[in-house]
Amino acid sequence: MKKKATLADVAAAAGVSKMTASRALRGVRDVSKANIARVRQAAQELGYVGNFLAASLSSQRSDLIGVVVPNLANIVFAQVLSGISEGIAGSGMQPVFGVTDYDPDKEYDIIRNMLSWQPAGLIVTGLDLPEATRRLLENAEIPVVQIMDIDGEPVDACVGFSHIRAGEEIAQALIAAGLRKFGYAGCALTMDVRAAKRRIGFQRALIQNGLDFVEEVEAFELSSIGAGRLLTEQLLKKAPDVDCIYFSNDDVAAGGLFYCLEAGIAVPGKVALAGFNGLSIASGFPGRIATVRTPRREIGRKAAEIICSALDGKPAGGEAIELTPEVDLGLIGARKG
Amino acid sequence: MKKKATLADVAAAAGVSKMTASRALRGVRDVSKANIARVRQAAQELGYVGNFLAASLSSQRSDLIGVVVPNLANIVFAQVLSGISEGIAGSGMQPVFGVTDYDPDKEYDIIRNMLSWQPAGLIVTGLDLPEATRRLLENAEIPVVQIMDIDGEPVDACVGFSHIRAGEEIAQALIAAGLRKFGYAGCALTMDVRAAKRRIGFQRALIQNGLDFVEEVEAFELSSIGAGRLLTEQLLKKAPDVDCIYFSNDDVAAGGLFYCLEAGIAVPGKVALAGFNGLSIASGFPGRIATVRTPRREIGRKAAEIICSALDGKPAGGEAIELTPEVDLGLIGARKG
DNA sequence: GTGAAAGCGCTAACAA
DNA sequence: TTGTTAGCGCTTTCAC
Repeated sequence: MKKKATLADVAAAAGVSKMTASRALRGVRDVSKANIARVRQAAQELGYVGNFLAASLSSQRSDLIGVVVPNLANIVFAQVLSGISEGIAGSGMQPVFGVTDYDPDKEYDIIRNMLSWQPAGLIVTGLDLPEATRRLLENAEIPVVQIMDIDGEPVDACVGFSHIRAGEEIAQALIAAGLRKFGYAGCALTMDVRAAKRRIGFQRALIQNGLDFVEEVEAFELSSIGAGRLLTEQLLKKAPDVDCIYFSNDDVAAGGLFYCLEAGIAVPGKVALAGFNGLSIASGFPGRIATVRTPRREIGRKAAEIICSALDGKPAGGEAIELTPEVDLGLIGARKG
Repeated sequence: MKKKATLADVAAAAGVSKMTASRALRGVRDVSKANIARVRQAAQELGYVGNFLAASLSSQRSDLIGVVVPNLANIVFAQVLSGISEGIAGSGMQPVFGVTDYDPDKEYDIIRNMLSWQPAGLIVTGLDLPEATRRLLENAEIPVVQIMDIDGEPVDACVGFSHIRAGEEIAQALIAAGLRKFGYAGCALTMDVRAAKRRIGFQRALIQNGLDFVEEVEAFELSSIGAGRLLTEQLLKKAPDVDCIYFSNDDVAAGGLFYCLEAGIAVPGKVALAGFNGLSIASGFPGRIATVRTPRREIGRKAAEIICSALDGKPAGGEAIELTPEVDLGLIGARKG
């Protein structure tokens, strides 16, 4: 096995033209059964693999779908990716991932890079893109789906939910449950625009009810359980009388729960904890953390479907799909009862 | 902005030939400052993005590195990916991920698909590949690094550690700490070959010490905290007198810990728990779970580096890099003390 | 049902 | 330093 076999080699071995070989391999109709068999056989024997570079260049389209996410350490995005896998299943598309680490410059580079592979479509996390990045997408002339958020103007289509409203809704539910002294603990709010939106929505609901955060603490690192532990310790030191802590997400909230459990602070008896995302980590302690459950898989699936159907000629344009997350107070409902 | 601008358009706009434009854009030396500026300017104005398909086809090489992992829900692989990102930083390579869901057929398809993009190299999880997949890699004529495992024969290079030994070592440490009645709780052992290897190593050490598992339980779903909870409950019902449970990994062990905490079972006082991977989720309860800490980031980084240096002419062939994981008994050491 | 010619957009190699 | 000539391996188009 010296030089890699090309289509020409396969064709020669099968005794047909390149075109017939190409058609046979791609399963295009109008090829005789006999030739299909012959070509398949030859390809098999030569260990022919094909060259998508050449195929895509020639046909002016690729089967790649570019997916840009901020972070993979957060399982949420891993789940979105799962959803995308589901959504493109059977379509013959192949996802290509890029991770931005919440860095706008990196994001720009990654998107640019992806575009140069001529993907069939792009799925990008978030609505708040820098001007240059946005222009890049606008000029790309391929379906672009922005996911996770709908509080803003999408370039093309978007699938997600309102983070502002998610914050408001859980705040209202917590207030209705009788909680009054709220603390906030968050990670990397300048980077994580959506977490910041939730905080704003939450605070807005507080203010509407004549309340506000009693105390806020923030870490500048990315979300983690460890950070949640520390933030909670800090917050409770500064404001021991809070009866509820709102965290930027469930990872951080889980850290808070772990801290409280070990410090012997009853949750939600003494202090209620609320996060965002309905993660499995929180499900390790069913009901202990109030959360907003988000349809991550479904977002991925829908986004993939939009792209696939846009490729089937349907004009994806402007579609904005709002999915509704679900507030789950867990044990807090029973707390005052 | 109608048709996407090509190199020819940029060249025309800058008043130079395609080649000069190409060189200027790629930063190849031997282009006059004036022309570089002119070309850059023209590219900018036209919103030129380039076409890697054409570039790679023409130059017969791409900057893609294919990465095949079984699963993204498990943070371990997300961390490996981080390491890979680190390892290729500055090399201009771009990773492309594929997720197999532990399905060998899917794995074959993904690898085949990746090869047809003519990647510069491939990073594949695991050593135990089906014959056909193995042949595919052998014939690919690009550097292939298999990661996470070294108990077996790599196609080309490999970076990882011995799972059998990891199982043995933690078993020995636990025995030395005075534990005697071992239970086993695992998920998806037929799919997760490496977890199965750890179990074998663990059991081997038990037998060498005249012991064996008192009881074993298995779930056929993928690892999760929820599964760990259930398995632990089952196991402790069947064999209430075990003094140590070995789990297939830290996710499952964390579920076990959560179960015990809520059931009021002292950990590690009444029952010791041991897992694998040193995950941050376990770090929510420092020391509660004995674990084997593995250098996941480093595996990713090393793998990426091997590929990069192989591309610089160094023959990667046959390299097998063994990294050593580290047994951490956590609080168990103090338990009997 | 099959094949020949003409590129896709770019770069390697050589010439000027 | 710059430009010209040939492809890279495949698919599209159109003729047979």
